[in-house]
Amino acid sequence: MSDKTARPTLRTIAQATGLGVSTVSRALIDAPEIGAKTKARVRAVAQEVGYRPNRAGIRLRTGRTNVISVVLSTEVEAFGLSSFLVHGLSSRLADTGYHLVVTPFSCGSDPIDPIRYVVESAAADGIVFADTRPDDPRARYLLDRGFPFASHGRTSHEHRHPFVDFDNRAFAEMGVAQLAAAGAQRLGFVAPPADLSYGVEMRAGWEHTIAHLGLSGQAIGDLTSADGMCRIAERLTPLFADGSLDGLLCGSASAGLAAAEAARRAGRRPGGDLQLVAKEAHDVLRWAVPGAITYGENFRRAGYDLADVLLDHLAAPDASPRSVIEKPQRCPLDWQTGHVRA
Amino acid sequence: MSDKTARPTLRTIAQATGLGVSTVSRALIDAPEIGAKTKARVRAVAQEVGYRPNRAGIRLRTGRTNVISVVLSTEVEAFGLSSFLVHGLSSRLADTGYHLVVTPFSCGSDPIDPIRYVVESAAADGIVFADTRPDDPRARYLLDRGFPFASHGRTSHEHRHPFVDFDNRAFAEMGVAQLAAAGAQRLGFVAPPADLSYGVEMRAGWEHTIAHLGLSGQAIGDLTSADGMCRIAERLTPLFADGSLDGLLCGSASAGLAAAEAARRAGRRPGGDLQLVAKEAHDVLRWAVPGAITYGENFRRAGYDLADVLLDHLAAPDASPRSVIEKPQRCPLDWQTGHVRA
DNA sequence: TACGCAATCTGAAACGTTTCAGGTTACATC
DNA sequence: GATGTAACCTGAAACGTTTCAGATTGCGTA
Repeated sequence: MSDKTARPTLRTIAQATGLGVSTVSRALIDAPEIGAKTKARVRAVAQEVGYRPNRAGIRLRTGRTNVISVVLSTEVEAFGLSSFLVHGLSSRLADTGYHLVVTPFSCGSDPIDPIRYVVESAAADGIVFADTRPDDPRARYLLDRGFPFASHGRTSHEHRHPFVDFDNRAFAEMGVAQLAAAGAQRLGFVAPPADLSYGVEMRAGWEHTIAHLGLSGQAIGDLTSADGMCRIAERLTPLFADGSLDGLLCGSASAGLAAAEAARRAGRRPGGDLQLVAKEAHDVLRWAVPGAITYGENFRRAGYDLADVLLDHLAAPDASPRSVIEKPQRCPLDWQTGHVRA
Repeated sequence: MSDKTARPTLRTIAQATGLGVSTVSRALIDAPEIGAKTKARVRAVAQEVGYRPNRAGIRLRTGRTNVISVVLSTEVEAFGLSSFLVHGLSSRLADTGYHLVVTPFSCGSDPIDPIRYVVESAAADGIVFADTRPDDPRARYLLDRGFPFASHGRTSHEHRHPFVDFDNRAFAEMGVAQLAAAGAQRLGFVAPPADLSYGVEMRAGWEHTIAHLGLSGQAIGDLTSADGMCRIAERLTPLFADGSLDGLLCGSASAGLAAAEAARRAGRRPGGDLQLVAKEAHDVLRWAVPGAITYGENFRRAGYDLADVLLDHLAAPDASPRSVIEKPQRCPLDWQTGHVRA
């Protein structure tokens, strides 16, 4: 009667044990009204026949999808940072029964479209997105309908939803202090986009510390994307050459690379007559620009934490949402000491 | 009667139009036995009420999941290449109704485990995986049970399944020829792992061209992972310093970075008294090592193509599977010319 | 003996979809 | 007027799960 090719279901186990389907279901869920012996027997048979619950059945019945959706821009970002985010997310989700689905959105369209799609088609139990703005429409939309999510980056509603962020303000503060300590007098800042939360934070840290230490500093603009690297290098070269800048805070690793190229062209040596501070999200910069002072931002950890705070929120929707803010950690100057991060 | 908060279903449309549920279903699928007028009416109402088919219902009924699963190692790979793969996959899948789920596997465990999980729990209609070996157990497993998949990298069964690959053999051949043309006499090769298909291919290209051009060449080992960068640099430095190597073929971007560091320490200048050839999968190398000769491997495109060949295979399982082999493309030497790739 | 009660177990219904086997028209043909 | 047939539509069943409202048993107690 039982087909060799058919997947085992609750009914398979029920027939094998002589129990009812609902009993088997309750037993596998470890419900209190099922006897210990029965549970053991059911579990044994389930194991033996290789039972795997049918997600579609569960999903249809309960409405829960057991899916977390991460919404990513399909644009080619400079260094593939979202890879680390995705890895971190999936490593946290690995043994939870949750699947991770990647929902893309193309830059041309409204970033809220994929979010709306997930919500309207109930495609996931929770959403993760990145690159927040202070007043983020996606966060507003999701908060309005009470749909669980976690953001990479803070928002002005950050107390109402879980989020994970790197402390970009502290990074800028520490970076400027570092530059000053290394003897730089005339500081520059390749600033990240001013409309994104992390840009706002980093600027605040920069401005505060510049003022606090009584230094002179000039911001160089918004050009931290790969497309802007040539422009950044061109912009910086004369400033390095004529000495109007002897220290630079870079808002991203790509800005750091561009600055290194400018230094090369201007005949300056990072770590010598020019001080460079940059964030780095992988080990490239340490190799590519030996004299640079770098702080690690761990995107993989961020992904892990995003999944973690989101799972907490799903388990206890009424508890006040948890958030994680990663403090900047100084990477060793000398590449030979190897990796800083796990 | 109709609840404002409830999602519209086929029944909602059936009641609104006065038709039967099955008629509505057939109409939306554009079945031939439904009249044109009825179809139009159904579609209009569906649109109006914001109907979205319930994936769980479809999946339960049909057994099709409308999911493609990409199986990724959770290890931190040097430069986040899988990000590009994922982006490419999801951009191809965007308007197809397929969702992309990321299934991780930790390096400690058997790489076939997540594959087995997907197959046994019928979690997807097709699988994508990478880093193939010539006789790949995952490919064998999937072929044995007739489960559709596409691999990034060739296998010894490559005529029996769709795959996408970069022509690593051609890369090595072109690279060695380039090195020779640039005047290098004593060539070295930082070789990728010999057990992976791309390593085998690249080695074959290297050996063939070395022999064909009558050059002397030495392979430096398997050390292309981020962990090995320090070791590669240490190994190369004396060889560069004493001139026993004046040209180097690098199997990866990270090997290229390590070689650049070794060149720095040995007082050699890439593009001058030392020739460097490397693959690069993003723009880092061009910035980090100005004098290097690089060939672009487009992982984003590879992801797109992987989804493409897999979709074809799903649509016509009996047709002979399609594959795509990307030819190496020389990146412009001068970074100022900007991007080569789309 | 009858009763109450806790401990276990059970069948039926429902989630939303597609498929199957028919049912109802309208209309042309005999 | 009866019959055949094409065109269009329909209800019931099924996919695998959980939940709900009981059913059955065993057992201690009145």
